Amino acid sequence: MNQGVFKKVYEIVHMIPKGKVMTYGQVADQFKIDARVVGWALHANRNPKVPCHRVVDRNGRLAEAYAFGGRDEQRKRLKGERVIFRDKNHVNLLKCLFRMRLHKI
DNA sequence: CTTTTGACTGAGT
DNA sequence: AACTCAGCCAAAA
Repeated sequence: MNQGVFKKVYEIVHMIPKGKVMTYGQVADQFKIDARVVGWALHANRNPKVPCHRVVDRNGRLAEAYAFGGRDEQRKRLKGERVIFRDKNHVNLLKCLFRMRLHKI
């Protein structure tokens, strides 16, 4: 029944729509786990079909240690999805934050 | 087998 | 306002 937490994180991240982002805390809250675990999961993730570039910190800041070419690659992908940027490294959470309805679908 | 180490966040000092 | 601390999973060495 209970799979690894990392796997669940990947599933949540995978359902973030194009042009939207979620924070680590939000994803973590879906499972009542720590935000750090989300970060660990994404760091460990090497699966290209998981849109990990759509996960940012609570300030909208991009990950410094983004695993696929750094935050520059992350920013590039987000811009390609029409995500609004506040600064070079911060997305506009008010416009692009994805609010998930419930724990599971 | 044990230890280390990472993409975070909110509360307390 | 800046800093510390606690929370807690999985893979690699």
